[in-house]
Amino acid sequence: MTSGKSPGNRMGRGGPDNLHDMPRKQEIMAAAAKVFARKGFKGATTSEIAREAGVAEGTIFRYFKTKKDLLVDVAGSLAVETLKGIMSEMSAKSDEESLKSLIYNRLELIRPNLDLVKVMFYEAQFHPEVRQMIFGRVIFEAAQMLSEYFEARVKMGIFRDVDPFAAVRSLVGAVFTYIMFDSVLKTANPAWEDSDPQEARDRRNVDLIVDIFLNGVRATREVPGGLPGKPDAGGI
Amino acid sequence: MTSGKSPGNRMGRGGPDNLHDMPRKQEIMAAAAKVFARKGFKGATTSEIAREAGVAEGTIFRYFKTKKDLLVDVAGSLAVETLKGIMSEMSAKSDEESLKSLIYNRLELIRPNLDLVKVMFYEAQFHPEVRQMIFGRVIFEAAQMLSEYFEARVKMGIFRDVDPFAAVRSLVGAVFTYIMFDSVLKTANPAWEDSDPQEARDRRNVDLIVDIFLNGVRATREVPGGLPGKPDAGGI
DNA sequence: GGCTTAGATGAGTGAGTACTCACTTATTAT
DNA sequence: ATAATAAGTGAGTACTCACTCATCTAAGCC
Repeated sequence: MTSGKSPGNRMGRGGPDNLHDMPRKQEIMAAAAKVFARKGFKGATTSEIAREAGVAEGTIFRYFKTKKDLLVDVAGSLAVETLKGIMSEMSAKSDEESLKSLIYNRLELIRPNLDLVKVMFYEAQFHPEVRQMIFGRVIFEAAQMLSEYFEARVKMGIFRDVDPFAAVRSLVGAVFTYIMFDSVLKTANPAWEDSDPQEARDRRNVDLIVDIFLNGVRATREVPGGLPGKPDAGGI
Repeated sequence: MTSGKSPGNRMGRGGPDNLHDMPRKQEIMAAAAKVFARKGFKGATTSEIAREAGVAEGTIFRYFKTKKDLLVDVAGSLAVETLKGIMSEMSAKSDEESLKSLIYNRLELIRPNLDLVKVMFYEAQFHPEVRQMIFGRVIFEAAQMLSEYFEARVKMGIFRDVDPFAAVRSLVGAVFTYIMFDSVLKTANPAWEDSDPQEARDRRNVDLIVDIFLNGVRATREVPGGLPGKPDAGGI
């Protein structure tokens, strides 16, 4: 044996095998996720995935019937990951605070997987199973939850009585586009990161998005003037 | 010769050759656009593109050094197409009307090419040349133009003094996400189109997006109550 | 008509690719 | 120890695909 892992190694249940306690299937999925993110689904080769996972190519096919099955499983695990703990936000804080912190959290969760997310959205176009995972599961659930929040506010007379799903999509869309855009700008010009660090940029942009959204959607305006940070417009 | 076009056929400048006046290069690009939209870049084969264009596979490589060159050229032509006439909108009408009609038009322009647009956005991740075409050219120019419009309104005291680029992105993002979402829903459930035809759905959703955006961004609220179509919320 | 030449062709080529399978190696049970 | 089993391996297989090139076709010119 030149390299690789030993067979039959169910790593005796007790002491953590130090650095490789992840069952083989998980290791392969993690490796696949990395390679998919780098190269896309079609661009990824099973041989590269195997190398990344530190196993032989044949091993992949013990755990996944086809490369596509591997894609679907990775999509599923990403879906679960992304949805995890989304209900735990939205506490007693103000609308502004709740929304902002909800968005900050999702941002931090998604950003490390952004390339993979893009690949999954794209592949959803071609593979119904992936579409089901990403849209049927994650997006639909998230939209549902936010819509309910919105609807409750409408009943309380805080928000205007408009289609909750469409309204919420407008907010999510703004955030989504911000991340995508930001990632492209960063790719095109990595240096520029220093002058305006990620976190500050996120805060600034999310704040503005939430601010516009809430102002656009509230039945009455809270602060009639402007917004902190920038001075009010001059004239009139 | 079993099929195909004749060589040397520069089709004598005069009478339109009825149904095939497009120079060969354009024909190939049009065919490639179709196949890319259906299968993605990697999924498309040069043989299928040749079949679609009604030429031999070898002919493609007379006009494009590589398949990737073909992708870049198609991206370029899509970029030009999408940007065409974008300045001609924004007349003397109200903000609401200008924005709505601007968005309607872009929607009609993009929708037939939506699958291709998705492919290009995706491939931008992997090919800097495509990224340059799509983001550097189209998106940047469009954003620039909208930002200027926004900034002018700020100076007039109509809009609040916030970062114009970020604000505009929030509007564009909402629209963009609406189209993408709509296309996925349609793919997943094509039947549902009948009960709510495209145009009506577009109008409804765009109106709401613009309405939320303008309310969120205006220095003063125009109509303090609600919005036409749906009644005001009850309480308070 | 004969000559030249740009354009078009499609079988062929070589570099991959996803997936298989006969075999090796370790673990567990007896 | 020994047998039985499970896990892992990687060279091999059948196939696909972007790209090439020797050959063919027809238009333009005299």
